[in-house]
Amino acid sequence: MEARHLRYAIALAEHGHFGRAAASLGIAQPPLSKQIADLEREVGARLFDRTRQGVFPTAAGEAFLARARRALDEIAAAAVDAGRAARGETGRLRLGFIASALLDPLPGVLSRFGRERPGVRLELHEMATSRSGSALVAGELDVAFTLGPPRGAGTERLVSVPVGRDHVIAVVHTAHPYAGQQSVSADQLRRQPLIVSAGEDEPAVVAGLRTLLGPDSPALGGATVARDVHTIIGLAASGVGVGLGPSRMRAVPRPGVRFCDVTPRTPLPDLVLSFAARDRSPVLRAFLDTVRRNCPDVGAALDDRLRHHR
Amino acid sequence: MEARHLRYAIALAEHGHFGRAAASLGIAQPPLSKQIADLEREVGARLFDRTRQGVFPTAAGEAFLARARRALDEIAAAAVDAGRAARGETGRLRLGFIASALLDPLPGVLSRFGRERPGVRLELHEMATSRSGSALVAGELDVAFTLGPPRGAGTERLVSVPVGRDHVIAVVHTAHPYAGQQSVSADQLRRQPLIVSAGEDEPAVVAGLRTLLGPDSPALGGATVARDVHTIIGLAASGVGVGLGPSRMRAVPRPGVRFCDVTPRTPLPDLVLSFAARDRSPVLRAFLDTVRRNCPDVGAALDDRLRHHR
DNA sequence: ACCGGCGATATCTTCGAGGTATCGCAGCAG
DNA sequence: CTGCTGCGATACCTCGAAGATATCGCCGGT
Repeated sequence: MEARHLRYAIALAEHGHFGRAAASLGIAQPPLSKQIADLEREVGARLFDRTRQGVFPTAAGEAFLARARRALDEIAAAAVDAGRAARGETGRLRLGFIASALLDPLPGVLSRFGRERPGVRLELHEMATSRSGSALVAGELDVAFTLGPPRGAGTERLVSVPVGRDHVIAVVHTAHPYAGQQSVSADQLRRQPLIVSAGEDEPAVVAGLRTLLGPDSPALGGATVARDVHTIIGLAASGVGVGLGPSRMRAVPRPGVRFCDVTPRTPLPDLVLSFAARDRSPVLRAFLDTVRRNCPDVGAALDDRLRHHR
Repeated sequence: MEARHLRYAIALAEHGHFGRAAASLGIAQPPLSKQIADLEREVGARLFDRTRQGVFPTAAGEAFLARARRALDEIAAAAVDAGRAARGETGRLRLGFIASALLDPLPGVLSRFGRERPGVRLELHEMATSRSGSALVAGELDVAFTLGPPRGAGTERLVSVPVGRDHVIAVVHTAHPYAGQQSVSADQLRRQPLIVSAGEDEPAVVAGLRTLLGPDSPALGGATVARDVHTIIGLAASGVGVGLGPSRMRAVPRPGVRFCDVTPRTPLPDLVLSFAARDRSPVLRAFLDTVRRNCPDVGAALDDRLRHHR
């Protein structure tokens, strides 16, 4: 049985007349008669009563037509849904990210993307860079914000684009002596109790601080360790010491604290956007586009990587 | 787009391999490639990713396949439903009947039919014979139990079969002097307060009583009038008088009353089963069959009428 | 009894589904 | 680096069935 048979049966039921139904279908009357006859033979039941007053569905015909209409609706919807999915209007985007990405690029990117693609279901997974990398390779994620490009098996199939430069900054209580300063020096930091991150950013931030304060600095060894940047800022606000973290901390202004540059400027690994190079999914493309428009300096780099990977 | 395209896409998604999917469909690989390509062109979206590891649906493909599966399910269900309806296993039967039919043939017929055809929805409409007749002609009913064959415009297109003979009987309170009698005479009736029907059976019953008691009998003129037979029996049970009604009253035995024949035996119009002569609906056929098996003496008459009307 | 409208049937045409042969391409072993 | 291999795409042909044209048979109305 083909969709044609359903369309013909429905047209015949609507017109109640073989000739007019055939005309509405753009075919001649005899082929319609034959198709209906074939259909009735295949179903094994008479579907229409041919009377002088017109052609009317039998009880079996009514039952058949109800299902046929739904079938054709499903077929039409299949094409529409596929088109929407292909245009990236519907679908799913599984996004991995390190906690600190929640500070700066994510709020803007996600609200914008949610507004532009209301039909896309977002799945957000906070995870470490290495897990994002393997999840991308395994096809369990579509994109990820990571700290530096992910390393490990299969990551050569990923495209990674720096989204923003990052460096160490300090956060202090408003009443702290450094609060008025534009920047804080390494010497000043060595004389203070410090608060550093033990979260995802830890290895990178700690490595940066090590170069800043000198290896085996006692100030670093005795530092308070916090799980994430919000805790660092909270502890600094309560006067426990000087918080040190990524410059993206500035994105969460909070009464009671001041942010200061640290001299010498100590770079941290870039925040990076990663995705599978082969992934041509329109939802991903739309997301990349949103990121591009939200993070001005990303555009060129992204285009370059995309061109490079065919 | 044809059902074929849906079947092919689903097979391809299941096998993840053009060659094997084609084999499972009983066709060669190139036609499958072409059909899928045609489908993708018509939908306007790539539905499958061809990789070295296999063929996988894209996001658009997943959306399409979900609908396609439902569409094919509907098509299969259409054939099944039509078959069921054609065999009379499902459907609807609109049955008109006069109130007194509820006494005798209906309880047995309906319970048997409901057991044999659980999928058929019964619509029961109590109505006068004349309304049943016009409703049958207008196609608003499928069958009806009427008092005598329906008369009026279009009723020549109906088939009417007598289902049972009927005559006047009397119903009296257990303590009534007539209660012990086998039968009651017209003379005896003229000396008693009577209870007669004003419902559907009225003209026929009243006409019967008129011939029984004589025209303009004061006993008839002064009779208590009840809307239906249950009321007649109830009033007789409470000693108001002697109830007169169709012999089918016997089918509702009730403590406190006795039924007596009336002499001379006074016939009433037959209870008749009517339906449209052209109606070939399997549900109707099944119903007629049930009636035939429930009312032994109907069989021959029914077969005769059916033969007569082609 | 004749006529007209409608669905079914008969016969032919044509388009496209499906078959066969072959190509192009990417991964892989040597 | 280079054949080798497996797979999907392409090219071309075949044939069956959808559709067109012509005609028939049937019933209902004048």
